[in-house]
Amino acid sequence: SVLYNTLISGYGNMGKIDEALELFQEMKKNQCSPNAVTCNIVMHILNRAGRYTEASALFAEMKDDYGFVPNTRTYNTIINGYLKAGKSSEALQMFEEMQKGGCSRDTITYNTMIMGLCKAGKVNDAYGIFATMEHQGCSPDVYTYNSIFYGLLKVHRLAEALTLFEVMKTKGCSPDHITYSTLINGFCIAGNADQALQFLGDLKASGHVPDLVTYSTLINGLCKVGRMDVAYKLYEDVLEQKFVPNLITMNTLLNGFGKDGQFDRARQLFAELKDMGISPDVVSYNALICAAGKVGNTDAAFQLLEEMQCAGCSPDVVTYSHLIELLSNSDKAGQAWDLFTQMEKRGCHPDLVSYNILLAGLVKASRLDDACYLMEEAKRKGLTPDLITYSTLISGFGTVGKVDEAYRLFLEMKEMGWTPD
RNA sequence: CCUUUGAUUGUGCGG
Repeated sequence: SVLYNTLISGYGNMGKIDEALELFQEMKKNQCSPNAVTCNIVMHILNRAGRYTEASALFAEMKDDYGFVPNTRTYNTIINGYLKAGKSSEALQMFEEMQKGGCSRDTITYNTMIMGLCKAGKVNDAYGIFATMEHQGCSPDVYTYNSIFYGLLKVHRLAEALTLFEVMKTKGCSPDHITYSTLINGFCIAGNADQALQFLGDLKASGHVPDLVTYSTLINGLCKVGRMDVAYKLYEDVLEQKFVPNLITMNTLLNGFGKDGQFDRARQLFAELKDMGISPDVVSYNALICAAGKVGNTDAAFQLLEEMQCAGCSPDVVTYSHLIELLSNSDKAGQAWDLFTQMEKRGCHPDLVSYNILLAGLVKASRLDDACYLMEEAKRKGLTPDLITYSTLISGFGTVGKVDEAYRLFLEMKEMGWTPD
């Protein structure tokens, strides 16, 4: 069993899900039966593949059919799956259930809950759990603090993060390079790049070594606030040191130049990354298409669409969104709609964001009735219009003086449970 | 033999 478990786990770590699951099936047929650890491993693999439903089915199976008693790790794994699937209430239910069933929680259980809630934007709930863990005999560790930082900074609660950072150090928990990356990213997304740069200094001063993720994070933050010169200097630092930039580093910088209106510079980086032996992915192409759009170069954008397909890289919903927006911005709403229809035919299903983009294009072209029709179509497809959908339409009707229509939509929006911002 | 944390691409209005 141990041998099988090791193999299954190994395949899982290599991303070879099917092989791992096949071994699991083989194991069931052989005289060597799966044990509780096997189930934990397989559940974990299913979670990593985003197959949460199958993971929870296995959880039920292991209890009901195999008669295994779930242990702390089992619960930690299943709780993580529920959280990743966006099912916080089910996760919380398991969190309660394990306690009642006599299975003790550990720091990882708390960390898993805290991180999951933070990712879902529920920092306050996460904080509540954080506040109780100590009394339950589980001391917060660096994972706990890093997760709370992530959650607080995601919603721009900078001051609280800084306070907690001091508390963490006072309590003798040393920040690690992930703590610093989290802080750097958080301050960057809140627009405070100087504080972020300060953290890079602190990190080095405290004897840690920034890694490629730290640098990429900071480069991204500097790009986002338009400080391309500093971002590029940092990239040069990366090169000067022993680091080899990866695809994410290059995409980050490429996107930064593109957003800054430097299409040629973006192209140059695209060439550089290929020279480095890195294969551009859909993110690289999308960023470059966006850059072409930014400077109004529609031809280049569509050439890139061709180019990526020739290179074996399939356009995705983001690719089409960029192109649709680009067409809308050049007063070609009709062509934008055609492309929208085509993307569907090419097997790329529009999501709410792509609907919102085309809708904005129609509104811009004063085609308000068509825009309303499009919203209805989105509903028919099972998509729920959001605050942006409604705001787009409302402002469109407002602009042309159709206040009554705007008001009708405003009421509908509230009926749908949206709170006007 | 198994579980938890950090970086890259798309959407509205106003400022």
